[in-house]
Amino acid sequence: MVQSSTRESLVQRLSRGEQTRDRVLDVTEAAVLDKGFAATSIDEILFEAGITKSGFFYHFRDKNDLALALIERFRTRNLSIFEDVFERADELNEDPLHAFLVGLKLLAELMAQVQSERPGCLVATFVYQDQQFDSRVRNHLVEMSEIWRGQLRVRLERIAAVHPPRVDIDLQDLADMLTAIIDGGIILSKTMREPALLARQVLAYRSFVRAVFLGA
Amino acid sequence: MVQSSTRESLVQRLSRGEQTRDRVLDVTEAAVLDKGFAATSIDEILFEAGITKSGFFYHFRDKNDLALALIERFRTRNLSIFEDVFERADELNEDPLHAFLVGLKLLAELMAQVQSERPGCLVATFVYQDQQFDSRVRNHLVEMSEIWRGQLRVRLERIAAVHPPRVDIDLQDLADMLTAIIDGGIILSKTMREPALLARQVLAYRSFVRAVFLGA
DNA sequence: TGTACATCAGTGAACGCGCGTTCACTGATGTAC
DNA sequence: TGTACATCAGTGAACGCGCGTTCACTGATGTAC
Repeated sequence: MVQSSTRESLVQRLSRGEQTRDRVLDVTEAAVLDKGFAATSIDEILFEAGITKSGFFYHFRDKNDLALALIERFRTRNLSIFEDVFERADELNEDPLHAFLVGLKLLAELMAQVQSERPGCLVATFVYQDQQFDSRVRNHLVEMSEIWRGQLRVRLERIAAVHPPRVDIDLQDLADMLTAIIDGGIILSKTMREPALLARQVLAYRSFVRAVFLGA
Repeated sequence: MVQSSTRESLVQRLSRGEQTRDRVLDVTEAAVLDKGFAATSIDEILFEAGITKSGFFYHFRDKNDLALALIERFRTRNLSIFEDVFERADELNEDPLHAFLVGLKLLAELMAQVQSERPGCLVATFVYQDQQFDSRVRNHLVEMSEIWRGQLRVRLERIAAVHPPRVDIDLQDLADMLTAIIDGGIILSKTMREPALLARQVLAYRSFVRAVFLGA
């Protein structure tokens, strides 16, 4: 699987300090997805990560800096994971539509796994708590969304050039729909404690894309 | 508009104490959607609501009780608003599909307004912070989602009985898709600071429903 | 190869402020007779 | 109609604990000569 193999290969190259820092971020991420950022105390992070308070402040200037590091890592990781998935799909297919449909299948599988391991998406948590942080945190969220939206839009335009859409829908809206379905699917999945629900939603979106470009 | 007229008529009948309580909940809701629950201090709520700390503790046993009251109110309000919208649509249409399509249009308008006034959905915030509260808070979220999911599902089954689906999709998935699109659409809307985005997503979902039951 | 120094990756103890919570008290309104 | 009492809807001051943050110090590793 993409994520873990990438992570492992990275861990190999990390210095002792970087490993500690990464462990702190792992622990924080899990806690933040469960209780939110403000309700996650530094003491608790220390306990989980097995370091002292001063060790923590060696790596992070203050708590806001921790938030910043968290979404910086999230942004980098997530964008590269999504790129990986769709690039792999591209390699297997000539036609942009079929490549996208294969990519969505891979994405559904990926989501199913991630969701069962650690349900939640940092974008959702942070966007609902962004007033606690300085503007840099918010900027990361916005930039990340913009990049992802842009990539999807380009992909859909390439498809539309080959397969004229049969449903009257704006391509940016169709692109945004995937983002919405993922974030919203995670929430519903999390609420109902049904990890599979998210993957099913991605596949439902896939059906829609198919209907748009190939007809019902 | 449904929400404000309902609220006004209610306010008329509220006693002084109930009005204060409601004002506290209004203030809390707005703050929670911006920064999360833990980061919203009682002091801050007092200031916004114009009461003293002891006044607050007259109405709420503790902070957890405030959270509980908040989602209880949210649950009641939201379910009745959604029912209103679709019942109004039912009155105007014989055919269940056309009634649903009209309902989705009304819903899109409603969402556009709500989103520009106070962007956010309490389900999303709370589900990402539920470990801070006792289980009653979470139960409200689950029950609320179940009722809403069930209603949508019944509606889609009634449609499918008249208009056989032309796209291979599970009806519960199609029902859940609306929930996902609303919650996810709110997140994207909030991130990009584009209130209109949410309404567009609801309309995109509407296009999909149309394609499923009427063909592309 | 050994020594001197710098940087890395922390430790341990203390601090002070803000937070949620409590408690004794109170004026205004409602109800019984 | 007036009085006694109860409930409603709060006030004001105090408390103590947990939280984020600071600061002086330290052993291990890396680098220059």
